Amino acid sequence: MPELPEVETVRRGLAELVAPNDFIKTVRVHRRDLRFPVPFRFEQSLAGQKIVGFRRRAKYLLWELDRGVFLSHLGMTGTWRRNPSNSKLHDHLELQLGSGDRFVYNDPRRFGFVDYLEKPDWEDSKWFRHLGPEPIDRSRFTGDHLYQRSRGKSTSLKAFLMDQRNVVGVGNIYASEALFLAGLRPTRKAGRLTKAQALSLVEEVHAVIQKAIEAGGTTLKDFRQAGGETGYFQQQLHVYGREGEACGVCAVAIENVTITGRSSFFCPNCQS
DNA sequence: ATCGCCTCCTGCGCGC
DNA sequence: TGCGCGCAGGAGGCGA
Repeated sequence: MPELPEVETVRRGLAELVAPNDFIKTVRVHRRDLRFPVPFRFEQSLAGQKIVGFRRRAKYLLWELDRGVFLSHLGMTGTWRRNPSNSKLHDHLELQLGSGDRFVYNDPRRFGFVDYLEKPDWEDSKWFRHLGPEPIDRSRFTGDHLYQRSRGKSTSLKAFLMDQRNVVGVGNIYASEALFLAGLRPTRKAGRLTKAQALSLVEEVHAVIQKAIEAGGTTLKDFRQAGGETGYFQQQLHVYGREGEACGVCAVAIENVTITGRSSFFCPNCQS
């Protein structure tokens, strides 16, 4: 479900919904078998800790606590909601805060997971070790970086963009969108990228991620912000989910090819 | 090392 | 209406 803009939207929502100096009173785990088991003594680790703030790295949502970091990956269908009116199937975690607010993690497919990382060296955790630059970090995510990373790669551009070692946060929607904006076919080999094309791709990845964050993410069916609102970026999608529709630029029909098992949308006229 | 296929899991929409 | 099939926003693991 969530790519970087959706996780960032959830992060911002949580930051607004949780008052400064609030703390985690109790933690209830209804199912421990998420993608990875909920860690041993997870509840005790979190309980009693003050919530310092909310961060994000790649698609990881991070609750910064006074003694450590509560890491939450939303997988495909994970959501955090404040005070949902009635309990639902697939509510796996519940955090009761000192303020009385209740935050509930719901995840039907259970591809998401949680972890608890102790300070001070939580940033060295295995979850972050292999990650590339943030797409909105202009100083690290550069044309030169992407160009160098792509040398010798025979994989498709689309798979290359979705590989979190090259750039983080780009998933199936935004990979198709950025490639459309850059005029590059998703099937093209990464190693054949020219320096100018690498630069263009960096610009378009940056732009699409930035605009999607501003729109509150993309709601295809079940993505929700922490307060329950939908995102709006789906209205700005050029190719994702538009197979057979006329390209907004040239009116040629959008096509859909499968690349490493994922639907990949492109305009056969605008992209080469 | 690199690449692509498979897998985890549930729900939904479609065609018959 | 009901059923089976394919597909869905992620990404680790494995075999080639």
